[in-house]
Amino acid sequence: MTLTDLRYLVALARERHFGHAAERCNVSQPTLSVAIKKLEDELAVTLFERSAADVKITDIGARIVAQAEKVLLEAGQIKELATAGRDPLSGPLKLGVIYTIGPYLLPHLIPRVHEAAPSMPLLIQENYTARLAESLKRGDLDVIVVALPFEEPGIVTQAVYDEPFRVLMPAGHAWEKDESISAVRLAEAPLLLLGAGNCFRDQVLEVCPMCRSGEGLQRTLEGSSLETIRHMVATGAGITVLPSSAADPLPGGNSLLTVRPFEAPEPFRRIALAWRVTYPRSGAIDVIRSAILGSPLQGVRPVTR
Amino acid sequence: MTLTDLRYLVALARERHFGHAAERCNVSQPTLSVAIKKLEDELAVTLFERSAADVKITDIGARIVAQAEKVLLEAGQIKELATAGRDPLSGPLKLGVIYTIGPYLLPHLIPRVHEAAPSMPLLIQENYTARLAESLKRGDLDVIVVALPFEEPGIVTQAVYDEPFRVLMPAGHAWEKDESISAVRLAEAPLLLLGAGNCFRDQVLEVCPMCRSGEGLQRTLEGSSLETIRHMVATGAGITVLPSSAADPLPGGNSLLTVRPFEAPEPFRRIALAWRVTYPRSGAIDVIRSAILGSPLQGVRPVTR
DNA sequence: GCGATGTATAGTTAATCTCTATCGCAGACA
DNA sequence: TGTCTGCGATAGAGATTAACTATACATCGC
Repeated sequence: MTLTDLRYLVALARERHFGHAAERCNVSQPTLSVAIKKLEDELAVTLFERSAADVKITDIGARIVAQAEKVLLEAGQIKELATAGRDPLSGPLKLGVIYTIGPYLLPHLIPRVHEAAPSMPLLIQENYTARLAESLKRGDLDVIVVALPFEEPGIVTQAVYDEPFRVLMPAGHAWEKDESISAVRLAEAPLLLLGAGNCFRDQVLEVCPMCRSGEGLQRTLEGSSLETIRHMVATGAGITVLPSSAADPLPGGNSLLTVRPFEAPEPFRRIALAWRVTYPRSGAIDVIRSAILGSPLQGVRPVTR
Repeated sequence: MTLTDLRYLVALARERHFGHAAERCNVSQPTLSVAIKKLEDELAVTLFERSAADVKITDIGARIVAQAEKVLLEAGQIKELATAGRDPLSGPLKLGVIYTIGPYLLPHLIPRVHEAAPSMPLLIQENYTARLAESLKRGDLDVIVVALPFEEPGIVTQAVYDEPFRVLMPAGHAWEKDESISAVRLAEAPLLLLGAGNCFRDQVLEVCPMCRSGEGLQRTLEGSSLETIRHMVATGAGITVLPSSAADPLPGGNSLLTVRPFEAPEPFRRIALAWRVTYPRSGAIDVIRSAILGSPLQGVRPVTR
C-alpha cells in the first residue's frame, strides 16, 4: 500500500470508471486497474464491484476510501509544513550570548532582527562561554555570540567585530589627566575583575600579565556583572577595564566616571558568531550578523570577511 | 514520498542513529540514508543535522515527523478497517423482498439472520419485482427475494423454494366440499386479484388463462395486498388464490375462511434469491438462504441446488 | 450474433529500491 | 600528530516494482 495506490483508489471512487480515473491520475487504465487489484489483494477485501455497466463501490470500500482521503490529506500537510519551513527566516532561533555582551548588544539587536525577519522570534539565553558551547553542541542553542578564540569540534565561527578595551576610573582619578593608559599600569591600581568563567576576565588578565600572577591589587567579584563593577568604580572602590560597548556610552549620563583608552597597541577582543557546522539555517545567521553590525555599538570595528 | 519513506523518517527520529533506525526497519543503513536524503530533497528542507557525534532533528524536521506519525497512524487505520470488513457477515445487508412474500417470510427470517450473523443488520425494503430489480442493479439493494422467472443482465439468481398456490374461499362456499380445486374453475367465481405490478397477479392469471382474457368474473384491487384481499374473501366478496405461505397458516385462527389446494398438477411459484454477479459477500447470501429455508413457511418445498 | 464499451491480462521497458562494498569525515586516544 | 574507530555518504549491481502498449475477455444493446 503506497500513497500512490491511495490516490488511485480515491480517484476511482470519485470517477467510478477505471479509464476516467486513470486519466485524472495521468496514468494508463491498466496501471490503475492493477493497482486497485493489488490493493484489494493486500487488504483482502473487495473495494469495488466491477461490471460492464459501471463500477460500484462496496460498503467496506467506501469506508476505506474515506480513510484514504484522510491519509492523503495528512500527507499533503507534510508538503505544506515543508514549504512553510523552507524559509530559514521562519521559526524561532535559539540565540546564546555571553554575559559581557548581552546587555549592550541585545537591546539593539532584537528590534533589528524582528524587522529583518518578522517570523523568526529570538529565544535568548545569556551565559558563560563554556555553558553556551555546551548548549550549542547539544542543540539547545542554534547560534551563539562569543569572544574568540573559540575552538570546538563540529563548531564553526565567523568573526563579526573587534572591540577595544577601555579603562574605567572614578571621576577625579589621578589618571584622568592622561589621554590614554598603558596596560602595565593596571597592576598599580585596585583592579576590579569579574569572576572566573567570564571570558572577559581572562582577556583583561592577558592584557596585564602582572595582574594574572597576583602581583597587582586586583580584586575578583564572583558572580558579578560589568554593571555592578561599574557602580563600584563610581563609588571609588577601584578601577576596571571594560569593552568599549560597555564603557563608551557612559560619560554623557554619568559624571562620576571617567573612561580612557589604552595606549597603542590597543587591547581588544574579537567577537564572533558560532554555530554547528551542520546547522542548516545559514540565512538566519546572516540576519543575525547583519543585525549586530547594524547596531550602534560604541567603538567597535567590523571585521570584514 | 512514500509511506515507507515516512516509516524510515519516524524510525530515525526515534533512534537518532541511521544504523539503529535501519535495523529497526529491517533494511540496510544505506537504504535508510538514501531514503532520508531523497525525502529531504523532495521537501527541500533539512530534516536532520548529521554529525559524527550524533544525529539531531531540526525544528522543521520535528514538525514533519509529527505529521508523518499522524499519516502512518491513519494509514494503519485502513488495514484495521479492512480486517474488520473482511467478514462478509459484518456490516449491514440491504435486502429487498416482494410484497407477496415479505409479511410471511420476514417475521421468521429476521430473528434467524440475527442469530446466525449478529453483526449483519438487515435493511429491508418491500416492493414490486421491477422496483427491486432496479434498486438491486443500482446498488441500493444487495440481495432480493423474488419469484422466478427473473432474468436481468448482471444479476444471478438461486432458487430457494417452491410454493404451491391455494384457493381461498369464504367458509360455507360451495367448493368447500371439494378436496381440491381445478384451475379452470377459477373463471367461474368472482376472483379477487392484486393490482398490476405484483408478479403474483400475473402468476395467478397464468394458472387461469380465461381469467387473463377477461372472460371471468375477476376483479382487480389496485394498490392492495394479500391481507386486504383475504379480509375481503372473509366477507364473502369473492374467492382468491394465495401462495401457501400466506394461505395455510390461517384456518386455525380464522373460521370465516376455507383453504383448498389445486388439483394436480398443482400450480406453484419458485422463489429465488437474486444478487449482482459482482456482489462480493457471498457468505451473507448463504446466511439469508439458510435462514429462509429454516423458516416455517407452510407448504413450501426447498429447491435443492 | 455482432459491435461497442469497459476491465483484466500479458509482456516489455524503465524506474526505483535495496543490497554489498567502500569511501570519507570527525572525534578519541595514545 | 598520527592512528583508530564509529558512522554516515556514495558507488555500482541486482532485484523488485511500476508503468506502458497491445490485446484478450466479458457484458450489454441492437
